[in-house]
Amino acid sequence: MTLILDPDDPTGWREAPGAADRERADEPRSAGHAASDRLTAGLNPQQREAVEYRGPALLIVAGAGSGKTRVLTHRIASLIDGREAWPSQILAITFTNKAAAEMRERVEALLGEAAGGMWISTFHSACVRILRREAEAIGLSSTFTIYDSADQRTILKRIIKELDADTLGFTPASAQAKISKLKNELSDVETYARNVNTNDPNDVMFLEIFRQYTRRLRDASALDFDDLISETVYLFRAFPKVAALYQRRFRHILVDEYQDTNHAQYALIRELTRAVEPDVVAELDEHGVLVRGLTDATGAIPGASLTVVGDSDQSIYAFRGADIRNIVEFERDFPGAKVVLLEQNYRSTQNILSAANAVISNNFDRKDKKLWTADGDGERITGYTGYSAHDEAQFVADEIEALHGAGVAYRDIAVFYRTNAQTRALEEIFVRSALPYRVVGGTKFYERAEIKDAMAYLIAVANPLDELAIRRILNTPKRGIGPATETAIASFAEQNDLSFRQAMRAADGLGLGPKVTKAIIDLAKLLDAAAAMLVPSQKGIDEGTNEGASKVSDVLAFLIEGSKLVETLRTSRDPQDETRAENVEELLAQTKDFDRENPGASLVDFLTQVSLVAAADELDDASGTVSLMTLHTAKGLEYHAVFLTGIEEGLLPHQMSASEPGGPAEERRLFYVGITRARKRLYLSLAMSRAQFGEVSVAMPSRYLQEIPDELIDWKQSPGMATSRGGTQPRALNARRGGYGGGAGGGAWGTRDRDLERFSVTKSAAPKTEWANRVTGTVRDNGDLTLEAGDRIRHTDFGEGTVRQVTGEGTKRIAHVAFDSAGQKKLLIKIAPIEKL
DNA sequence: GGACAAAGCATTTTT
DNA sequence: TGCTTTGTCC
Repeated sequence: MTLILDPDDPTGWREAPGAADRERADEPRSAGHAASDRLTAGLNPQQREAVEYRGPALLIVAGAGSGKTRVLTHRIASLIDGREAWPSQILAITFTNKAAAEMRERVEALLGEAAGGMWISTFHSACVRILRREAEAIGLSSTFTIYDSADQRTILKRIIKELDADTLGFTPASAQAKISKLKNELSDVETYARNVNTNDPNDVMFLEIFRQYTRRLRDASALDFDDLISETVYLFRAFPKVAALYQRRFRHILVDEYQDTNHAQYALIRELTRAVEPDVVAELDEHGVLVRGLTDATGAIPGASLTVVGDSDQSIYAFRGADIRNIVEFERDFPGAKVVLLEQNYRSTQNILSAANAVISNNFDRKDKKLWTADGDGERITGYTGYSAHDEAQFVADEIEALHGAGVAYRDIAVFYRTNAQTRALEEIFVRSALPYRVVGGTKFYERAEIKDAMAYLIAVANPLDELAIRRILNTPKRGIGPATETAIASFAEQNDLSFRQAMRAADGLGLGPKVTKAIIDLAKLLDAAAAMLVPSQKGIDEGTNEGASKVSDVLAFLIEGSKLVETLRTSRDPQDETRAENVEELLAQTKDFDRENPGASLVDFLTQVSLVAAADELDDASGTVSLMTLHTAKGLEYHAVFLTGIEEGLLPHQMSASEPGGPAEERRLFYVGITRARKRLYLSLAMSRAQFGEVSVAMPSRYLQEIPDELIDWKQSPGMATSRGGTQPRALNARRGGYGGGAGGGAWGTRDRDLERFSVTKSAAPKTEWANRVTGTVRDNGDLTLEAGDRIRHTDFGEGTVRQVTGEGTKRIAHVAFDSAGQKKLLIKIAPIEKL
């Protein structure tokens, strides 16, 4: 075993003195005390206790908005400031990379100095860092590839096809879910094989799928997301000396969002907080690892102190294996643990908190906990029931414009929804209303086919064993290497015990046509040439740095040029290929940014970063746009104004959750998380009908809505009586579009007869063209329709109006229109459903 | 081996 | 409804 110095923290391994630092202890203690007062000033008694408590284990039960990030950052700062720990002895686990970056900034701001050497990262990033360093020990290349869900799917699809497993009902998705579940429980193939029921053909088949899947990842030197955690646990268990390096180094471990940890993550924390036995300490000492000052009377290094922060009411990842018991049973797992409860909320108004409390109190089997604030009731929650998803979206857009008009910045506004599919209606209306918005997560840039192609080139260069990547680019762009040729190379590789890549280099011996053979060898040469660019100079190798290696952007540029990837897209007849070419160029620009921001970083670093970005990492605080995201992505964030959309049965709670044990309770927590993101304004909206699979179906208000006391919600248009009569009667509508009827008058669930007439039972069953604000699926194009102030226009939804002003350029020209009955609107001239009169 | 058309299927949430 | 997969023809 080799002991490696931490490159970004040379003092970390050898000189970290821990609590018994002699030199520093000479400094006057009073300075430390003054500093610690500074770090606890302005905290409430519970927060202060959470910052100051010292002991082996601390559980901070932190309700939403109770200042837990503040407590965590102050706690870290106080450990460092009080000379109790070096920055390098801190390991803090956050849920997203963005949260990690923020936490680092805040700690450094508190300390007034850079605190390099702290590990603040996500579980996955921390594990990758450990695994790349220790890859050899578990027979893995340090340039291993990280496979995402799509990669897993591709592989499983191939396996299932080869095994004809679909006849037994296996799908890539089902196998993927099962494998993920097993890995999260730290059950590998061999463990599974021991417990398999050999009489059940389903079990036997699944075992074979699992086996092959594992073997292919191994052969490709690749790990999936779940492996990153479980392999680190296996590494620590199999190599106590390797584990000891990290157990010795990290003296203070802090885990945020502990309620969403799964069993594997829990096991990892257990391994990291284990004490180092005296005999292992002695061995470390022999290898020159500094242990002086860290050992106790028995010669062991005691386990690191553990701080976890969580709120079981915000556990929303059970589907991903998160085990709520990790937090519920913390006191049992870590005897003598101290528990601090943070209930005072500093984020939201009392009305919002009362709604949240009312909803979550319907979950039984939870410790009673009530959020409260000293900041007053604030405004009531606004409710709205749209006729359709588009109508609902229009309400959201109108309210956002009103908020913006009242001085709320777009970036302080967020719209949440349960499923990604709900963005469609919202986007259509937002585009039309010329509202600046951004969808966070969803279909990501890196999931686009052309980007995956370009990335596959880079991966194939970084990890020559990665067959998946090579196969992806084998015929992209088209170079005449079809499935038959691909199979020929694969079987040639198998027969001669070569890797796919080696087989490509030896394509001469395949007996293929001269054209195809040349294409294969040229591609192999291109990849080899790019790989040669990655080798550092002798100086770099000697110093263990990346010096002399080409920059990521240069390697990508070389590959794009050599493969004619962009060139092919540019000369293609398909008009969409132009956009694809631009996307690849955008990727190139991103690698340039990466090179600039991370001098000396390698290609593998870039690939790692791309693999591990979370949806919330894309958020740009300075962006000046409204943020759209799923409720899951919203965790940990907060906004001045929050719109919760689609609060309907079947959507929230989602249909799929009904059959899962604990499903409805988890959905309620999801709603709770959404509510508690709002600081000042909360909007709840739903639609009475929603299109899915192209069919329009009737939607019912969510059961959770009725859990919020009436007096907290001000319905601008309420859901009516539909829920009271067994759902046989379509919902009545009690207000007109545009002019809000103040539906709350007779109680939130009341109806008004006058308006019932307009949308009677028979009317609502009429073709959907009758519905207000219907939006056609196709994007309109008004070409170069020119409008100027004073023009009269007609809009399919808003009727007639007068153009007041035209702003913007080209395709982004916006008409500000005063409609005769619908009020003032902003419209994107190019695509709005309007005609000039 | 590639281009195009028809058919079938899909949507829960994510590192 | 809209995308992906499969089938057919050149």
